[in-house]
Amino acid sequence: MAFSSEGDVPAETVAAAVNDLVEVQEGFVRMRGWVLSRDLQVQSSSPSSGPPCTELMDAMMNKLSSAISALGGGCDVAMEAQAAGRWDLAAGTSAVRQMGESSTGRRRRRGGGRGGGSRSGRGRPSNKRVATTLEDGHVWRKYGQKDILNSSYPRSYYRCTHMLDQGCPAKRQTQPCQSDPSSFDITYHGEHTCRDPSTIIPTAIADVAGAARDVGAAADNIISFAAAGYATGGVASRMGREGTTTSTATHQLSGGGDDVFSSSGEAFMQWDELAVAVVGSAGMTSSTVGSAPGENDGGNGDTAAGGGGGGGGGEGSFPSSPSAGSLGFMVGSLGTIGDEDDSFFSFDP
DNA sequence: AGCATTTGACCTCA
DNA sequence: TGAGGTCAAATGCT
Repeated sequence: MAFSSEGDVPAETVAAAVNDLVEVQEGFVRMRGWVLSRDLQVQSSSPSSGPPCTELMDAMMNKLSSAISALGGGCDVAMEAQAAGRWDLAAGTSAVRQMGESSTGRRRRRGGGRGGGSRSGRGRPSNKRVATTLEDGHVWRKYGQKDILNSSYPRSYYRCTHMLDQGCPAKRQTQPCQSDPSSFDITYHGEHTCRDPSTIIPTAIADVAGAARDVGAAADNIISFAAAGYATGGVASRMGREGTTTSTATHQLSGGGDDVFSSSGEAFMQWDELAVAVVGSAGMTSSTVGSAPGENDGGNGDTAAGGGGGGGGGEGSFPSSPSAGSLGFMVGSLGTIGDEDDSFFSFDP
């Protein structure tokens, strides 16, 4: 990440970097809590394996803090992220306070044709951010795309897949950053209300959630775990549908733990690998994940899932795969905090 | 056949 | 009046 003091790096790029760093930092806080709660300290703090992993993590967090401070924040979005230390994580809680209520209450007159529009969120505060990936743990369905004036890239419009079955009002707009098309300006409107209480929360996930909750108590930079509850709901929903068992997720989570928390100093890599492994085995077919541009968005990368003009099955961000859902939550626990936020760790290629 | 995406039309608000 | 947001028919993939 090369950034100079001359300011020759696009503000948005810096913003994205800061954003990522903040997320990584938050992820570390959570990891630390998880480690503590699971007694992983014991494993990694043996005399021969170096300092306790929590110490390593503390040191790493300090480095991150320094880096974030050095960057001083890029654009407004990044600044907001840094200041808030969280994104709209808690569904239905204060974390989403900024979101504008999508004004979908209208029933525009039928008749003559399609469309028309109430401008949900227009003029109202919305939750905006810059992310390198469109994946945010939620399943979105694209319902429109529009070329925006003075913008090189089209804006894509998404609504929560559960809008119809659960009346979830969440919506989001994505648009490649002008200066850095690989990053996206994502604006959320409305909060997720979708969930499926009928499913069971994987124990491992619950554990992680609990751990993170503990961390949250110690670090006010952490998101409320109401989000976890929400995310779990989503996961549950998918799991219920696909009949996936929680064993896979649980197993992988614990299996990867050793590597992840080793003091080898390759934690990041390991985390990445773990995530990838989980994703892979989870059968994730996401489209948003990875933010691979593609489709006609002109590099928008939005959803690509189903593929092309149709896509049977494919979904916006996450497939309706149970495991994927689990993954979504796991990543959420380890790196993502449900709701509209993005993962702490982006798994972009 | 079912479903998600595409895309042009239509509507609302500033 | 036009930019932005949404609808829904058309399209195409699984």
